[in-house]
Amino acid sequence: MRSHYCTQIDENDIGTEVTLCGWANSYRDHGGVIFIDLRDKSGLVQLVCDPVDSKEAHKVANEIRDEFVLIAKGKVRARGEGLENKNLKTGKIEVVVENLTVESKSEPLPFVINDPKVGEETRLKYRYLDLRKASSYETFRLRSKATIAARNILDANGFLEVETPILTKSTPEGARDYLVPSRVHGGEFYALPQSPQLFKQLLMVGGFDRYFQIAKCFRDEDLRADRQPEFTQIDLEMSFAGQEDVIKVSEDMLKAVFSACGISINIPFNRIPYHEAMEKYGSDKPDLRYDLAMVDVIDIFARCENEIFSNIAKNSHINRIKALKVPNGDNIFSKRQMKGFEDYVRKFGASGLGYFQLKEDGLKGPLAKFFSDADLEEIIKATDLKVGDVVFFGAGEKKLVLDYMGRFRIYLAELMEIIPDDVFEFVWVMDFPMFEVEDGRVKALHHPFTMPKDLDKENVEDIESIAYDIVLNGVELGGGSVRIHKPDIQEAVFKLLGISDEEAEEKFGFLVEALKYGAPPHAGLAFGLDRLMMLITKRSSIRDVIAFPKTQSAQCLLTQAPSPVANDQLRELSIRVRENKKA
RNA sequence: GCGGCGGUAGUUUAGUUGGUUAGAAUGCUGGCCUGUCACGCCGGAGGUCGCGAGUUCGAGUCUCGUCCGCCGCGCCA
Repeated sequence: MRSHYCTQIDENDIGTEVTLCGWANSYRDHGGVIFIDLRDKSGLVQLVCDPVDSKEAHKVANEIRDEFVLIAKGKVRARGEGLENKNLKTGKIEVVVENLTVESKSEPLPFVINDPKVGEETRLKYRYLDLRKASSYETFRLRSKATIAARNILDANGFLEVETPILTKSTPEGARDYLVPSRVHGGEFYALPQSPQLFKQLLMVGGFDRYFQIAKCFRDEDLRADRQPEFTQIDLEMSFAGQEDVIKVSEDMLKAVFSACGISINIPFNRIPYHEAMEKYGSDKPDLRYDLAMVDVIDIFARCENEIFSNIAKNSHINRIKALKVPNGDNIFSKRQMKGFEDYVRKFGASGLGYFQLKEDGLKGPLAKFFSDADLEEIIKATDLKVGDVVFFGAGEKKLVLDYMGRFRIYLAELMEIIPDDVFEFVWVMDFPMFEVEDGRVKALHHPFTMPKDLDKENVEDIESIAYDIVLNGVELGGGSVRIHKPDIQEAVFKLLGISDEEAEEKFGFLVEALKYGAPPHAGLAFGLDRLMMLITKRSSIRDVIAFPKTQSAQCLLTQAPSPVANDQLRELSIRVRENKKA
């Protein structure tokens, strides 16, 4: 239909006959001449409808309103002296319309496209209108470029793109499943995959050697700004490969993806062991765009005269006393703010938050009287304090202290606005523990198919795994591991997880059996594509990079899904709804 | 499941101590206008104050419940 996109024409096309298609972005009727800004995916160009040029076109133009769909034929003309619009890419020219067709009319819109003040709720209800704005198009253009770049580089590296089932087996070990009732097998259910994990391992057993997939995954858990119930992973797996092979491929892929989005990044990325990340930053996904690392001061506190602290310090295996230095904090924060910090950490289970300020005449603060002068000096040395600095202390059970001090670190960085927003700080977090014990229950930190380094440790929590996460600016971008390819190790891990033989057989029997028929050593990784695009496009919400996202209560404002279904439909599926809360 | 914030014309919002006809901008609409580009000028329409109950002579305003949206906690092998 069209000869050009709106912004494809410029001064070189003056005198050329063009046909343009798009939407009326705005119209300005001067009684005689009518101006229309025509918009397509490329941008805007001004149409001029003058009765002198075409009475017919001017008559049609008279009826046009915002967002009518138009096909305009006309000649490109230079704008007169002083009539240029510098804000428009096509501001030096205009199209004199000779023939104008209204292809679709439009009701007045529920909101003005591109108005930054319009709330998200309204925009999501009419998502197709919100997508008309230039920034939306740019977001999804980049997303497309990114996935194509990922496909190309993985293809070039010998990876095979394979689709795995969307209707699959429920494995409620991890997140809650979305269930799909079976009509043919009344009372039985498929589940939507939380990830293609088991199938990609089976593809390795199948000899495909290298697999990838841009895979939709589903988890029925509560939403967050960076979490949707359905999301996309770039999922990959390699045979006869280990951690270093996966890391190399991943770094190459990320470099290609960022490059496709016009961003240059440096590889290889830094690495940090899990335990170091936890001890220094209180997080397994540390944001390393800023410092604020924690220092261990439990030895110094062991000698203090405050019983609370010295008692905590007695058991340095299960407890921690961490110092977090804030350079110049004494001059940045008011007394009132310092008090507020304690309230902040209390929300995460802290019983208090100690602090010292280094003044001209030494360390000051409520705790100072419990320490000898020598130990005060030790604190200054351990945390490398300068006059004007503040140092905060968290003390208590290890996991608790690391958690709330880690959150406090982020809270402070945001408050002080020291986080650069133009930096991409990647880090591999390495050597994750295999297990974690919660309320006496042993859980897999990654998943039960992760290769442990050594199962013969006395304490299961000391068993490490060959697992690695890729973290970007404090966001978990992806995670992977070397997988178990030997049935006896897999069975041993199930046993440690407290999964009985019968249960393991029922849930994962097909995997264990597959491992018995010659499984190659294999390893892989999965990236969260949505989060990746969120970071690349610098958005604060994952919804911005998903074409049709759901709200925090997992509803689609556009389609009103989920919604009740007719009884006939339920009967066919052998389902009876117990109660209808919403009716 | 829990905590915080919010819901008033189509949209973005103002609304004082509970008190006259809920105000503005923008959008919409009618008219005028041949060089605008957020066009301009004159006029007009448009409100279940999220919903339901309660207190009160009187509720947008106070109380309770409920729904929806956002942020977070739990949850997310």
